[in-house]
Amino acid sequence: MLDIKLIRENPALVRENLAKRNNPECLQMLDELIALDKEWRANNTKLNDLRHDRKQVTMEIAKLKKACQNADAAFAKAQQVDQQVTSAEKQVVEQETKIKDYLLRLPNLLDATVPVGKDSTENVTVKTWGTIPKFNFQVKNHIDLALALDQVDMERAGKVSAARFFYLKNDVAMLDLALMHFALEELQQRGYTPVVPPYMMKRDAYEGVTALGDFEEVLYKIQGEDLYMIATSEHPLAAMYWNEVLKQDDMPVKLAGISTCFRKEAGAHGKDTRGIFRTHQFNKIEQFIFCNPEDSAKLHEELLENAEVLLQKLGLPYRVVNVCTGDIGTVAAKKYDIEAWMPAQGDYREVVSCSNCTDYQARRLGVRYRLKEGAPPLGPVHTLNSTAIATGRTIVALLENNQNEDGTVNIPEVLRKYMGDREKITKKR
RNA sequence: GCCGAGAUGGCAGAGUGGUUAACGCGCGGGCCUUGAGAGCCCGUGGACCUCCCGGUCCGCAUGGGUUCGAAUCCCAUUCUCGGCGCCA
Repeated sequence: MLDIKLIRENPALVRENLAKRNNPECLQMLDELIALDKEWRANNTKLNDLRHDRKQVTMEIAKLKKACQNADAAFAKAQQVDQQVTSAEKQVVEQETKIKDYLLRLPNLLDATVPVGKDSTENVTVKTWGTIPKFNFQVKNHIDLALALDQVDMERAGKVSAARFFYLKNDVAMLDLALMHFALEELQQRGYTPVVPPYMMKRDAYEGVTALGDFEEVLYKIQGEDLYMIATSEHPLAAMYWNEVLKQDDMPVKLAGISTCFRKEAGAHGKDTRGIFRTHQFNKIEQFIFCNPEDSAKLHEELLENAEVLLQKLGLPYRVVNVCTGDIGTVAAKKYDIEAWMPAQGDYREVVSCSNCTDYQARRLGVRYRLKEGAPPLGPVHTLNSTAIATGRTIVALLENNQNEDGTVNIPEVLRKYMGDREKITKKR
């Protein structure tokens, strides 16, 4: 969330930034928030005065009782003041709830380098890597390849679970874990701490890390419990230091999250329905960083570079796009997507999302930093997150880019050591 | 799952119904010193009001309740630590 003090002191700056999103609702929320905050401050001051009155009366009663004098008049007055306090409290609490709601809904301020645009078609390509493979035969899509090689069973997954679930089998099941292992080893070498986080989180913690709409659109809720299945390990990693104060010397905290991800895909009817490109469940290694505010821009580039290196070692052609103001979402101040080349679709598709959330997540979560032990907190830290490798989509790209005319698929060099040193995915005899 | 104990500031730890969260450690500032340290003094949770001086309120795991008044009494929940049971 944004700093309410910034909104009070410099509403023009906030308004100007929010205007770039081309979303009139935002500006209206801002106006309502500013008016409500002003009202709340006045009411809060009044409430404090009333509470002060009550305290005076209470103390008088104590004095009278000590002196063994009659306190009936004071009791009556106390009761009356108490009523006023109660009704004032109710109003203040209502306003506070509304203010919090506005603050949770208002999106982050955008970085100056985010391109202005209306939707994903206006994202700006900042880099292209690799050469698009040429095939002198009819290319197959990933799902036809996988089915023919007996690597995946979608029908039974539909029977047992639902659409958008899958069974991975044989080499592709191994490939899934190989990718995880590969990404993890690379990140560990670069100083990231591997973490297996909880796969479920309570609502309060979840409100700190994500947009409110996600509760309906993406998150699975556990029936009868205050628990949500994680949509990415970014979420439990971000919430790890919830309401804690980090030492400046301990930052940046660099984590490599290891988890399965669960997503409802509620708004995606009809999109990518075949295959394993868009599913309710997939595995992912995630990069996450807590850092000093002045370091986040530099570390954002580091996260991008890490993700790029992984794709380069896998030999997958890709491009990097700077996600524009109309497509960037609530939490990030700046976001790169990496899109890998998908031969069957003849297009680049998203496989990595790399965000600088600045202080927006950290303020919601109360993750602050101090110079050293015992010193007062200086303010919220900055948080960043990026996919390292999401296995589902990476498998799609690998199958399609590395396919042979006979329907077999070459295994990238860097993954072979995790797959019995084999070079090809073939049908098991 | 059952029984018991517990949760207080950055940390440690008092406080068991009557305005002020003790003492310490850490941290910040000042005095002293060539410098550092020691020593001494002041400060050190959050919100709001204020022209500054300053003022008011909130805060003892969370949410309710009792009371004129709750860190303190009652109820529920969460988590931690013991003990028992169950379990991959």
